[in-house]
Amino acid sequence: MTAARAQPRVSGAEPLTAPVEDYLKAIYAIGKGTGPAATNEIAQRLALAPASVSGMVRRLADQGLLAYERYRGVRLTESGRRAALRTLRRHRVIEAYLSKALGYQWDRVHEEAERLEHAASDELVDRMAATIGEPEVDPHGAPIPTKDGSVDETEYRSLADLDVGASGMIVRVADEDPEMLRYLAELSVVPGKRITVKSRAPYGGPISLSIGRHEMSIGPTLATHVLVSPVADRAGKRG
Amino acid sequence: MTAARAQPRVSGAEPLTAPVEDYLKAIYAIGKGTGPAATNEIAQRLALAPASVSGMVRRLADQGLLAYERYRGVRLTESGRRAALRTLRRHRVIEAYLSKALGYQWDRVHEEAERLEHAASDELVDRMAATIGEPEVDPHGAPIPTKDGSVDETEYRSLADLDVGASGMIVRVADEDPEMLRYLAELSVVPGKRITVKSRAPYGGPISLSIGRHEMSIGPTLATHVLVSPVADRAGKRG
DNA sequence: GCAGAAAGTTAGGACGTACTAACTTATTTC
DNA sequence: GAAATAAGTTAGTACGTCCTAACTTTCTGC
Repeated sequence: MTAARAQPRVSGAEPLTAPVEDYLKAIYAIGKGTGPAATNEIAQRLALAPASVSGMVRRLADQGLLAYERYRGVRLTESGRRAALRTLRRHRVIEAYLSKALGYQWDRVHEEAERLEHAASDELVDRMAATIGEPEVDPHGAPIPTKDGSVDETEYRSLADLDVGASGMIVRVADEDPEMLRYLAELSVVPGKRITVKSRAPYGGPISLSIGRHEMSIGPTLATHVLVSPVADRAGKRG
Repeated sequence: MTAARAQPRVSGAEPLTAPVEDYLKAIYAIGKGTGPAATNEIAQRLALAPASVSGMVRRLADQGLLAYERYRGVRLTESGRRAALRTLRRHRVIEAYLSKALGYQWDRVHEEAERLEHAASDELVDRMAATIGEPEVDPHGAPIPTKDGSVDETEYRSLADLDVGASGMIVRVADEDPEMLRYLAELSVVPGKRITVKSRAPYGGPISLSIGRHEMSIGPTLATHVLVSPVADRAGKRG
């Protein structure tokens, strides 16, 4: 028998390129780790033409990172999921580090992490995490995957879904738009704050809120991005 | 007159790709900022085929980063030099930061910085520098260019050139090979140490040295990479 | 000053990633 | 269930970076 000639591209150890890591992250985000992702949605998230996604997705499937059936969308394989989580961990540890160790505002960390995540070694990321005390969430409250690839997948309710009169602890702001983040910070709508829904206008009208003695109201679109963990109010009811 | 159609690619603001930054750094290193660099030497430093360098160098010349004459080598333009120094600053600040803020050993910083230098923003680099007290040199003693693009260009003498009996302060180790760096650290041959040449064997033989009460001897090749600032010895003579 | 060696270049091709235009498949609507 | 629409794909092309092979220019040593 002759020796294997073209070694299979499935060894799993070759470092992934930055675009590949971005595809995997996007697919992970769309399918929440396990679900399917549509070509168009991937294209939209990455700001690419759908045709480009078709091509790339096929290559990633050939490499064993995706399960792909033409016209049927795409799903991460186990190895693809692991790779996505590795990148996600890098991204979020870097965000946390920039915020805690280097004084970055929370609206600036995403952009910087978006580039560094592809360049930082695992060792660097681990040292960063250790230096700031092994954080469990990034500055927006998103959970940081562990080194061995597990994540807290708790699904929180958004402020848009909380009943009138109910209270919750803000756990996460699920968006990276700097302007939105600055606006929310101005309103004190940041992870860790206890918030109460005072009223909700119909037909997509504003939602009135209170945080401590601050009162404010925000639109429903914005509210969808604010995730809360319901807490019992004084009467013992839950949101 | 009609308006300019193909706007010149000389605007100077487009971010450079990682390979381009690497070429500029290599050319800077070879020509010490202003001198000419030969195709083969660039190729060797970047571990590329000379033919690849020929091609790339032409593109960089078209972009106004290099002055290039076929068969005659290459030289940085002012804008190329500025770009090279920007990258060099990033690289060295990152090295210093990894070492001082994250506990990296000096033999590990280069590799990590080699990737991060292409991903870190100027703001990140400036924050890193500020956090560790605006260092003037990296962990190997190499001077860090300032934000406005000036560098200390002092040329130091190497240990191989120091007279027998002369002393010097080690200012820099001009190599990035991790094994060499670990070896030198073992011998306490690191920036800041005062070192004296005890003897030098002829025909490329070993050089005997003392640092404090430590005695050691190293080969001449290694000695070339250790740069020193001569200091007057007890008799007032200089090396 | 010429032959051989060294240095450098061009030609032609590959790979990864993107694009637009044109086409095909799937889904929705009546 | 057929037509209209939405979603997805293929074909063909471009760009940046790299390669090898073959060629040309420059340098060196006699």
